Amino acid sequence: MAVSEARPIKRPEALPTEVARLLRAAIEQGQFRPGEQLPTQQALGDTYGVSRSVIREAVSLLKSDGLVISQQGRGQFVNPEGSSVFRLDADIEDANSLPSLIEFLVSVESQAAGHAARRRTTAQLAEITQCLDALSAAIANQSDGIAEDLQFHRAILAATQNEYFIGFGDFLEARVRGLIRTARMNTARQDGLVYQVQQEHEAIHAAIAAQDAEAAQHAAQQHLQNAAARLRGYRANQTP
Amino acid sequence: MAVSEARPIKRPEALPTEVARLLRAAIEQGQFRPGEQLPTQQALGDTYGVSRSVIREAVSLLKSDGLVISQQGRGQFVNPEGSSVFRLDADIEDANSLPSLIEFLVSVESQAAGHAARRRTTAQLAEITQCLDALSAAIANQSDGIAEDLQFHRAILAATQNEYFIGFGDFLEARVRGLIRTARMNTARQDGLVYQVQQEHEAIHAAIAAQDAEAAQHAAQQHLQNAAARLRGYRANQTP
DNA sequence: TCGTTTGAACTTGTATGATAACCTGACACG
DNA sequence: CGTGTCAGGTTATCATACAAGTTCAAACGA
Repeated sequence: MAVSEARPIKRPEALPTEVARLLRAAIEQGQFRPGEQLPTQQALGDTYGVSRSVIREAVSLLKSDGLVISQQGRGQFVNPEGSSVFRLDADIEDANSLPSLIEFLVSVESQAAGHAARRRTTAQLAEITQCLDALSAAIANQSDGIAEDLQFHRAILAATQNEYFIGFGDFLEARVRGLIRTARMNTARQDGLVYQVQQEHEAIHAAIAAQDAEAAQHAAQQHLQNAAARLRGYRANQTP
Repeated sequence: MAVSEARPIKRPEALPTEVARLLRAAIEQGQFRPGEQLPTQQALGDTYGVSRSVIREAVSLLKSDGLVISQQGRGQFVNPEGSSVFRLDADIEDANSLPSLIEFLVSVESQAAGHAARRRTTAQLAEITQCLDALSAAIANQSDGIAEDLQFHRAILAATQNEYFIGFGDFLEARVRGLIRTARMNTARQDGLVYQVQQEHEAIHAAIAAQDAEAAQHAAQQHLQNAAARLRGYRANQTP
């Protein structure tokens, strides 16, 4: 067996990241209250024993998370509104959190399918239909159809006409679907699995075409749960 | 009427933010391909006409978004995996995106209620029950019950035993629910509205207690949609 | 007394140069 | 051919200086 675990070694965190972690912890533990002024960059540099540049980068990270606000000439403050951005770093590798992530993905996307069925324009339906056809063609051509599959799901998300579904689903798709696809390719290309998958796609499409939100939601949920099950089956075989 | 809109004036973006914006745009437009090496910090500083400090902070932001990877001694590269973090800055003030945000919130939380019903332990049910009782007590005491309301929904999220639902729901709760609550307080404290809300809460609780996922999902959806409707009604009156 | 102005002191933002840590590739050496 | 060494380039960090903005109180004038 080859050494497939030849991943780059994990480096120690850079200083600004580390300082940002400490500062964030201090804020979340209430060491600095919302709206309160933080120590000056100079002072922080002294307490942590690093230069002001490092402090600046660390604070800059917290600012981008909306946790801290700074004003030239005044100082730096804990955002009284609380963090205004949600940050999700999906660690696909972590086998423990993967089931939860997939469950979340299924929930969001099945709801999206429901909204899409309710709200899709005829143009959007045509778009989805076209994607489905492209997917069929890809299957007939023995190609992997990965790009087409992604496009199909994207088209459904677009039909929700909700920027949050589009953005969030897009992200989860990109992160999780890669896993599912490789699983599908490696398990069984020949034994009709692709046709089953395509049938699931067609069920979703039909429901959206009929503007049947309940059915669309259900079909999407079924499809994604099946995909997750296929992934689990593949993984179980890989790491005995 | 008081000047309640005493928000700090909008300043022009700081340099690092601006540079980060440009760099991100350049990457997303394919000007730098995934895996490709970016120009050196020195070179970037020259092209944008800013100092290396500014470039460093800008790149640091992109790094925290997982869009760029930098290695000491080697250079900076566009992350070939694509961005690994999802970033959502919910702009509550933007009236255009608010309906979409609420729809998203409803979708996620109603699904969460379903999972909670399916999976809650007896201890978690007890927790939820306790929150509901506390809410009743708050209503009887003429207190606003905001804290209790938040706790109630938090307890439901916790019962999903899914970190993503907990984290994401928590975030959306914190951002959106504030709006809904103020609306509720300002519209009608006397005309039995609080009792209707409490009945909706009780419906959710009952379904979770009965481990009826469908009913829980439905009750939560109903409750949140009603809340959104109440918010709309309030807003319509405010800004004629 | 009251309001205004002025300026010093402080804070964040930016620029600059230097040094340390690290990587790469070429070259000499065995 | 394999190996060690070294020069050059790159990022990481530090130190310092100055620019830009804020605060606050004292000085000033009516």
